[in-house]
Amino acid sequence: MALTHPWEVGPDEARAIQEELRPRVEAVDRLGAVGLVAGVDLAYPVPGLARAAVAVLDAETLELCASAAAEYGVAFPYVPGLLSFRELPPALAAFAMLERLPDLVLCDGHGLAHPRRFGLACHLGLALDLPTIGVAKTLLLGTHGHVPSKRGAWVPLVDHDEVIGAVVRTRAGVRPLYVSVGHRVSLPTAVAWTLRCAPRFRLPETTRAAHALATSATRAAP
DNA sequence: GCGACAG
DNA sequence: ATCTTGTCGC
Repeated sequence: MALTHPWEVGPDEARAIQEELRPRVEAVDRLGAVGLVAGVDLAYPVPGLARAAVAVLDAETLELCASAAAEYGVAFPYVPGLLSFRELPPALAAFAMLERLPDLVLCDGHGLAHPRRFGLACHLGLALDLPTIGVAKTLLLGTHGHVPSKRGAWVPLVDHDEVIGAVVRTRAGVRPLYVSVGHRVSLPTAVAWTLRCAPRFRLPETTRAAHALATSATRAAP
């Protein structure tokens, strides 16, 4: 129930649901061969409306294989720490339109690098029962040392002596990315896939493709 | 009490 | 996220 219908709840209940689902997150590798990697992103064309897009790419070539988009009325405000309750409904609607699910999903936001260790990537991973990785552009929680400016370099993201993620340099001389476990992947694997999906730009191709789809005025592809 | 705070 | 112009750099 709480897994597939995270909406229509208030902030307090939302936090309770996170505490309840948190134990189900698997921070170890439990993924098969990854042939398809997907990216999810949301856009808000007009206040009150959300458009979610999923871009499925060939894990080898990073070419777009399939995509889906869905519009959904915003039913939850943006509250730091409760992002999944706002973005999961639209995202799940988009995933439901895919003919075939991907083998791995890179999310726009954190996974375990969250105050209650249950960010958007964890919630989506549990809801779809798919391996997911949290790839955020800015920090929500934790501290870290300097990240060498060379592409591929990374340092652990720590919160209260606990490693909750990694700060990864996907491109030399550019702000790093905050990577954390979503579900069914280990941190090293999460970092490896993030780098593999971002061979040229700061953001992974999966995220870039999903962002382009969510932003475009076009509806579901024919 | 005063900031900080994914998208 | 979204609203916004020019500007520096590959």
